[in-house]
Amino acid sequence: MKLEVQIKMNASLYLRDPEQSELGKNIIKFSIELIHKQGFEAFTFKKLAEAIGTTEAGVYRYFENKHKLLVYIISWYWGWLEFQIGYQTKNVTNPVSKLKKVITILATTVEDDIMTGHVDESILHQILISEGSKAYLTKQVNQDNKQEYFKPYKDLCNTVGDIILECNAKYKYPHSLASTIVEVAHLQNFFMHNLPSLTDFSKSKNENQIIVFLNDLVFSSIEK
Amino acid sequence: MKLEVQIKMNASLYLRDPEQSELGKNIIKFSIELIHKQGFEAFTFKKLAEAIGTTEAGVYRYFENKHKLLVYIISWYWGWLEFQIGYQTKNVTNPVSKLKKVITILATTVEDDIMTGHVDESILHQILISEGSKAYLTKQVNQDNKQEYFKPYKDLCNTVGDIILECNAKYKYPHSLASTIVEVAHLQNFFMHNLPSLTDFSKSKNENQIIVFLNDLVFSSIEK
DNA sequence: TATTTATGATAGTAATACTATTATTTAAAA
DNA sequence: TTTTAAATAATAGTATTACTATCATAAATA
Repeated sequence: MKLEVQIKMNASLYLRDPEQSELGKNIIKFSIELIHKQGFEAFTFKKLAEAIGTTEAGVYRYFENKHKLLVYIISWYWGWLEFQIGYQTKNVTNPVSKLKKVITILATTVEDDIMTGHVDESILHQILISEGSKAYLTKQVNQDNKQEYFKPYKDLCNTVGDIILECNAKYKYPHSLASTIVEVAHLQNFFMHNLPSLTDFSKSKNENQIIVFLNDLVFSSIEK
Repeated sequence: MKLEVQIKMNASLYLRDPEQSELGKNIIKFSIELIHKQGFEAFTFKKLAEAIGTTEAGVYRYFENKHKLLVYIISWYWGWLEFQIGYQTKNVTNPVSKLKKVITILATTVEDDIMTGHVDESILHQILISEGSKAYLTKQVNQDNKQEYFKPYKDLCNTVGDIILECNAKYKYPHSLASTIVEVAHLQNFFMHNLPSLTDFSKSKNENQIIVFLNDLVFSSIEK
């Protein structure tokens, strides 16, 4: 028996559960590929259908529109990251080490996880960096939020916030610092590769520098 | 004579300079209104033309596409912010006070500046929060960057970076910290209003709290 | 007054974002 | 094993978007 990590998804994101069929899994697999290659704006259900070898209508049976598909994919990754954090910090008792580990996970391009067959996590990480904020930077953010579309993201930030409080129970902004860590990890990565003068890592383009920067930023604040 | 602040814009953003005609000024004015009301995704040149009382073709004579128009609007605001920072910190000699002032400017909804006739800065601030990152989170970011579309943004970050170094010449990440301040100021504002559990300001929804958070974050790091 | 230039009005095209219909295949239930 | 239901493929069609092109007219300039 092959071990599989199953991320439980919000059922109102899809019309038919993509995990339950070959076509569904292909929709996820190829949309990740296409969004990564062409960017979310240029991504269409028609192109996706062609890539899979099905028809547009076929895709529409699974997802109402490309926005929900994006939210699905991104939610999946937040869920997977949450699992990674839980798994990789399981035996870490020192909260400072734990938080450092979390920052490393958030800021590092992961290797493809063999436990999730049809998904390439390293590409998902790239998508999160470039397209992640488009999931919530919309006019429907409040409706989407009511439908719990951002729960995996909020859960993850909450987990990070709790670890921050473990480091310093008196720190006043655990939630804001948590969301800042997550977002800045991605933003600095994007800037490093695309608008390098907005970072101090333009020469090396090394992700580890983002980790060092974030560690400095975070622990200066909470250990003050 | 009425005093007017003129922000010099990158000419390759437009086909015809919108500052030079009534129609052009209306394109800017109404696109700000429409993007704010409907969001960038739902914003079209047809709707814009209808709002102005001109035709689609009329708008296309000024801007190639809505992406360039968005970049134009956002660049204008970065330019205006840079001017504000220069103006409001002119006589501030203490770099710490200067940086605090800058953080306040970045994190606060400005009042409509009477010096810029057809532009409402408080709405622009909202657009920056919700749509700002869409200007660079695209597949064409490298081309756009080569055309200097992001120069006003980079200049502003540079200014902030310089002030950081004035505070502490030995601080290692002035560029990254500068872009972090700018982005986090907007992100925390968006979260506070739309995904409040990602912040610690959900009760008050008061922008001043973002300032306090950022001051704490920034000065812990650079005064360490 | 002649001429350039900006605008308005209208038309048209390819692509996008869907919905609907019917036939066919596949899988589950009887 | 047959019946039946469910999923998919194939095709068509619509409204909207993102443009381009053409021509007439009004306003500004030479």
